[in-house]
Amino acid sequence: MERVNFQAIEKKWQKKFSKSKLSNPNGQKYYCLEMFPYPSGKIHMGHVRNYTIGDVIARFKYMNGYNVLHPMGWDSFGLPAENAARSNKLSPEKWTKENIKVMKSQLNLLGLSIDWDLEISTCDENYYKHQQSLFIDFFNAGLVSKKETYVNWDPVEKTVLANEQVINGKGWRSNATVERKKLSQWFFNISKFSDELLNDLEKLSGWPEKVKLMQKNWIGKSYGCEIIFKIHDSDNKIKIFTTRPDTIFGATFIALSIDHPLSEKFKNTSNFKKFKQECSKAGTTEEALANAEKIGLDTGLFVVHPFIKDKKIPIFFANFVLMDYGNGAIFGCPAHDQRDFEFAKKYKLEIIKVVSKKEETNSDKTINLKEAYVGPGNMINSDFLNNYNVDEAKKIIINKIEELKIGNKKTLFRLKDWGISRQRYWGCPIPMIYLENGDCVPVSKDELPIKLPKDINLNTPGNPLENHSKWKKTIDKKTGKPAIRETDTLDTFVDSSWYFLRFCSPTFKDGAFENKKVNYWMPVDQYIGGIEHAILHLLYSRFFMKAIKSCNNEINFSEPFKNLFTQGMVCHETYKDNEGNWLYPSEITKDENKNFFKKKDNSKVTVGPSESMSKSKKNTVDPEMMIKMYGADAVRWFILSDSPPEKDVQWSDTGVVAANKFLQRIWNLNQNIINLKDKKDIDEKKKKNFVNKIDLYVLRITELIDNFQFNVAIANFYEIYKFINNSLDEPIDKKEFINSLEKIMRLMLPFIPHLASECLEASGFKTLNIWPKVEKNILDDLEINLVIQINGKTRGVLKMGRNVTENEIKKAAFKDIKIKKYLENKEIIKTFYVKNKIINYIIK
RNA sequence: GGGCAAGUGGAGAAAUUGGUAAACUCGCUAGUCUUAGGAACUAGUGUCGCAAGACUUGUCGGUUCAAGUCCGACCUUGCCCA
Repeated sequence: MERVNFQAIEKKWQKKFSKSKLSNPNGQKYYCLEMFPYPSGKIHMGHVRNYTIGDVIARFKYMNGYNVLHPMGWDSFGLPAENAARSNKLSPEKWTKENIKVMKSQLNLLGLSIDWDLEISTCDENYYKHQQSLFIDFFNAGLVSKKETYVNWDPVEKTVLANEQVINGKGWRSNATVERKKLSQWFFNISKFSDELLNDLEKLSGWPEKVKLMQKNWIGKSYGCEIIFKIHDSDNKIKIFTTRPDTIFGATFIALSIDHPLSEKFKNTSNFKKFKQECSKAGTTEEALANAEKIGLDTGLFVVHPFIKDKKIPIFFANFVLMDYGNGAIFGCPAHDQRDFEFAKKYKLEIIKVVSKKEETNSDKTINLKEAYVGPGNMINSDFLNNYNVDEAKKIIINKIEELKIGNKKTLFRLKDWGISRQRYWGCPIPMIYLENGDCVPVSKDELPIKLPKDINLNTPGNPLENHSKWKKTIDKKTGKPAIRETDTLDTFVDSSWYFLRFCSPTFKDGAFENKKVNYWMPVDQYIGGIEHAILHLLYSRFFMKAIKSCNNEINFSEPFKNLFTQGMVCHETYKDNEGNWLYPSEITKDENKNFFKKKDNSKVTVGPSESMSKSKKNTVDPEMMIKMYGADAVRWFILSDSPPEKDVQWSDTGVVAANKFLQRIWNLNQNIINLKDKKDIDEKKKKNFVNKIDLYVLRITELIDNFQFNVAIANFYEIYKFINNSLDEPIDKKEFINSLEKIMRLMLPFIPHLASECLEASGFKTLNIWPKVEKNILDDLEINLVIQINGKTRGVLKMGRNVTENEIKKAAFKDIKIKKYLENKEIIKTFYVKNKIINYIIK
């Protein structure tokens, strides 16, 4: 049998794919979108998986008559370009553009059905021009503000670091100790939409529950109230926030953030300085604080308890209270909050139990607590709250607090405003200018885009735009007076928060998008990407949609992604040589005893666990290499075949070899059928059974693709292959084999577009992109396997027609030698019959 | 600490959603063909057992004619949040 030249077939069909679009003008619209890549250099297996899944869906929908939009672009601003520019002496722009060129050609090797006419790149001024315009719209709508905030400041690089660039409290490049510095930064007021972002999650029935839950937790709505405490012997007051006002009678201390305004009084004392330093040691992230030991500093001051006469409560600074949650102040109720409990133990503070478990006896109530009790129960030791349950007590106390005007009911969100300022070069310039009078205003829209300068020096510390000699100096168009440009650029998450809109009209000049086009194509019918974007990217995009809608009343939808699919990662074993260096899979060989060796010097290699492919561990496999060796169809086939797409998949070389072999067999089958001789004695019954079985597979695979069960679909293709191959000698006419082959190749086309197209063409089919149609009532003709159980144990399987009666089954059962022996001379007490599935006889 | 997933052969997995557990692929074993095999094909492959058969989906219990699937408790792993 001739061997298939996959490379030649793929080249031929890729040429055709590049000219065709998935457009069915009369069909229902279907917007299929995969998360666009950052152009880091070469595509990796994660991309292959992501874009193959998307391609299967896009082609599948197209073949089913949908009018499909399937675009691709580049998330091309970002820090790696600046880093590469430094080490390679290549401008970020040039580096990025070259990477895009390489990656685009690699994506084309996969045979994707992408409409490249829609290609966009976020670093393109024709893209970021509109982003600046959106920024100005948001600014004018009051959705942008400038606020002082703490940032990670690298004193050597003179730049702000992202959280992930701070490693063990040090700058990732400079290794200098990172400082907390207060800087004025731009923010999108995403928190204005907190409620909407939370409530609209309910509309997203096509999203994984997991992702919705993560967003819900991230938004973190909590109900509680603010309470104002008067400081003893002073006119000053402290406003705290709590979600447990019911436990107010158990309050035994007040804890303040070190950044609380009250710290002003103490900031020059040595105690406070020492304490502050100690706090910063542990880090500033919420997680670090949670794991760190709870420490505090007694201020010597007291507040007056609002409900207990003459009761004074000490005030502490504490490391576990954050300034940006609530008001940077809480009251501590050690008996009913674990953190407060640990704190109270450490500083020997009073612990008063105010909630009692329902089943507790009176004596239980006085026993010393070993840990905080946070569950439900009834109030004790709480004056007018006594005997109410926690929920009732909350309502009563909040009313009381409001009545006494010492506080308010309050809903708090964990979600904070989105800091979008970055002191970097390779990002979208923020279109704001500072006037001589101190005002900060947007540039006029006709000046857009505010372009990045090309002559920059990336090798001096600090923000390259700030350091640029001329760029920031400009003239305010309205007054004609000199002004200074904002030198911050936008967080690259902004770039990816609206690109899906731009794809609907990528060359539109008069705005970010054409309303009509966007209203037609949006929302995205299927969005596909990694789970790592479950929170930020998806939340920001949802915010953008709501913000845009609030500035543009012609938009008729408010959620960008109707259905979301999050695919798992691609994993591979890790390898280390005997010096502990990571090795690429391509650097090692295996002997017949499964020992691994370094190719270079035959030294032994240690095999580590399979982990998500990453450059740092070198457990990567180059997709382009794999495509060259086994063909794009085999790579696509394998990456979908081994695991459900939402779970991690292990890359395996033997797996892709198997895929390659199978595709070769598919080709052989195709040739064998074409060369089949006409048969004379046709068995109509066998023929019908054959056709029905193929049709059943058509139904099954259609459903599997709809449910994203690609791995199961592929297992079915292996079965089909076996079934057809074993039927070739049966008395069934050639025509039926050709028909079945046509159906199967069409089913396979979304997975292996090159080979399936080639096979279809070789069998004489001109129109390729039509999904096979099957009458659903074929099921009625199909024989079924009826399971016979006796006392719940399976004793046999009978092949029977559909919808047989209990009596018919019984007759058949008594004829079956294996089953008969269990039933003979026994009394059947009861029968459970599930039509077309199973019958269970209970015997005595 | 809280929340959410998941746990099935040597490996990846499947199970029509409560109805034959282990489809399909890898690996392994044996065989055929071949100068050769990282080729092709055939057969076998959960455990115990010669067999009949019995047992088997992290552990223990429960519901049911029937449980991988539902309920309860526990153990382990992963993710998110603290």
